Amino acid sequence: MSSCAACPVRDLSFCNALSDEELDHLNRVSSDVSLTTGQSLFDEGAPADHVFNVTSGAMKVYKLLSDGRRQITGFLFPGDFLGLSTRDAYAYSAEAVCSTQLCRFNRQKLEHLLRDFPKVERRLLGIANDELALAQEQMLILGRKTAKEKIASFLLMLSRRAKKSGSQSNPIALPITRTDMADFLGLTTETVSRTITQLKSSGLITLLPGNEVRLESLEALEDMAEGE
Amino acid sequence: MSSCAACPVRDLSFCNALSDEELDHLNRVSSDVSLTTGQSLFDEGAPADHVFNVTSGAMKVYKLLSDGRRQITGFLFPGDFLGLSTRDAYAYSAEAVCSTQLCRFNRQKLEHLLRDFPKVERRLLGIANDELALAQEQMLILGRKTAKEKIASFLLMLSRRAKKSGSQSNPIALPITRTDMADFLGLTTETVSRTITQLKSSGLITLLPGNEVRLESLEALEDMAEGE
DNA sequence: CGCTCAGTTGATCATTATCAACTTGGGTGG
DNA sequence: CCACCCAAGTTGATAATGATCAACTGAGCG
Repeated sequence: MSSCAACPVRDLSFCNALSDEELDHLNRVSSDVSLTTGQSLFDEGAPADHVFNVTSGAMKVYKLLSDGRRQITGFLFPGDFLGLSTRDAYAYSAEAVCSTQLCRFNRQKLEHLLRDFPKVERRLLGIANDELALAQEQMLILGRKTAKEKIASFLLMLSRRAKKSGSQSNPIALPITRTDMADFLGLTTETVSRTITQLKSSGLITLLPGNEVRLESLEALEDMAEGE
Repeated sequence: MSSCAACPVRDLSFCNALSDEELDHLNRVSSDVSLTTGQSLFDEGAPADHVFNVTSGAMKVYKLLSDGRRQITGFLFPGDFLGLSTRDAYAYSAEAVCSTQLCRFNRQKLEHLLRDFPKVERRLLGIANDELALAQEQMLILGRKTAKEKIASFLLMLSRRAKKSGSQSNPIALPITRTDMADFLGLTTETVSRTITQLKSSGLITLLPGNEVRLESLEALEDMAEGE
């Protein structure tokens, strides 16, 4: 039986708006979910019965066109909330990037609980606003940046994110395939691969064993990401 | 002196969560703003002292790269809220697309008021979620659709939006320049112009005097927008 | 009346996609 | 334990979509 009070991401997540006692109420409507790499959590259009919180691992959320073209709209890491922007049906599909644990809430029950805890609602509004800001940044990347700028922006984003959640932010973990990076950045796997090779040869990054990347010059990468 | 109770967009906006009496409190912290075409409301990075609600006209919000490349992240129409996704500083610039009226709220005061009106907070959360869903749709458009699909999606979006706010949804008003469309869709003005010409010659749309566009077949446009 | 800006159209270019072959590495079964 | 297998990644050659550069049109406005 899981305990919210002992949750490893409690400090990162929306639940940190609650006291220990209040957390008990939340605990009663939550359960755990475990996913293996590539396993689907839900599909776009399915009835949105639950919302989730990532506790370990990583998720990707994406939208598909009928011919198979895919746009990954976000990656979610420990502490991230999954299920905002959802009314009756999920607006996107969600899938595990690697072995991932989530905690699951019944949507109805959680919404009912929210009425007693306006603090949590305020926190969710803040989270939604942060996600909106991220989405706008991503639109700038997708609509106006070159392949090089996109990759640089992406690596920096991962680094900042890692720092925010207390992981090491310089040699960063890159559990994401070229295909997923491509579908996130509006490129093809080949272009991603070539661009990373370029960054490597120009000395801006180094690929380390175990899917890690060392950013050799944050400053140079930031300039590149902003097109300077 | 403006009156929230007589506001033309009251039904469309976040304020509709309030009773007449509660609306008085809101009234006291609001004032009116009038902008002419092209006039700037605020710039990215400026201290975010106010939030706004569009009452008539249309706004665009955008982000810039240092070399002048621009990504418009959204157009705002009567009833739309402006200032979500903002913490201390505005995350984007905002400018009037045509002659536009807004009502303005002091951020601090509004946030203070929110504590007394959790209904409004819930409403804002809903609005933020809707915006997130729109943003995700836009990412799909920017990252994975062709020029033709982008233009078709955009015209349909305008039509749906007009319907939602009670305007006529078929010959749609298009107060937006080719340049702005291009910066919204990640294209150039030339490509927008050529693509619209193509849609026109294939009989899917007709340009009418007064910047109106008639969508000749919603179904065909929808198929095109989804890449079918 | 002419000026300016938005829009259109044409010619050419370049970035990135596409198609294809090959390499690498991790996991599994013989 | 080794060898094989498959998926992910890399690299190369060519193609295509949309960008760029340029000239021209037309409408609104001083």
